[in-house]
Amino acid sequence: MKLRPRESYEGRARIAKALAHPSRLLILDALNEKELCVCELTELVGADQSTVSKHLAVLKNAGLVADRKEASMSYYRMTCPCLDGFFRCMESVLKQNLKTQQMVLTR
Amino acid sequence: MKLRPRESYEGRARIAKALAHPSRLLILDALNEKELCVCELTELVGADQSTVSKHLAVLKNAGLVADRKEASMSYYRMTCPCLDGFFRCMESVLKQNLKTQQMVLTR
DNA sequence: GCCGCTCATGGCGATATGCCCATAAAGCAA
DNA sequence: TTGCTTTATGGGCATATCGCCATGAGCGGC
Repeated sequence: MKLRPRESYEGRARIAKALAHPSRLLILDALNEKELCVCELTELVGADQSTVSKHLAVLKNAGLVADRKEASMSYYRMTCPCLDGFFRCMESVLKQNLKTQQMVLTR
Repeated sequence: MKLRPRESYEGRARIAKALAHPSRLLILDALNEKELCVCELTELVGADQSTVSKHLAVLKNAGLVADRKEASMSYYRMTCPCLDGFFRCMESVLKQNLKTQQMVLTR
């Protein structure tokens, strides 16, 4: 049982924390297709523009997205191609949880 | 750009939230090898027993671990085999972030 | 019964997060 | 310059999270 140094888990936790909000996951899903500006993302999320801007700052700090200024707009894009695996794992967990619940109900 | 219904992102966020703490990531890393009881995990984490018990409840609620009672002890084990991919992705993000920082520094 | 061990839960204070509002900065057009 | 648009940031409030303490429940040994 060889565990990593504590900093290793803190780094991972920072990334997981950035993923731990529905709006941020929606943003990542949208950016997975193509880069978008803040105003487009604001529309998609359906929250205040400042709220979305802060969510984007969180994702950027975690290194999950990067931005690019053009004229008066900021375009955001994904930086990690591996999040698909992330999401597939989450979906498999959710599906498994459903199965478990059904087993409990029909027992 | 086809987005999922909001509940889909909420489900994923619940899982990410469960992963968003260093102690819980350490616990999962330990359980990845073999099942362990609460007292062993308490030793590993180095926090109060009640704290660890609550962390385990969070992981269990997210469907990431399951427990089994034997005598007066509770043994916890992982339920999802896919977390390895999760962690590899996190590590690749962290490595990429380091590279980016170095580029900024040496520029 | 009476202890000791193991674990889960409620309470409480400190800290963090999320949201909106208001505002400020920067670009562009007239 | 004066506006209009697009973003980012600070303030303030509500809520959530985290850690420890204390407590209680369940199980076995004596």
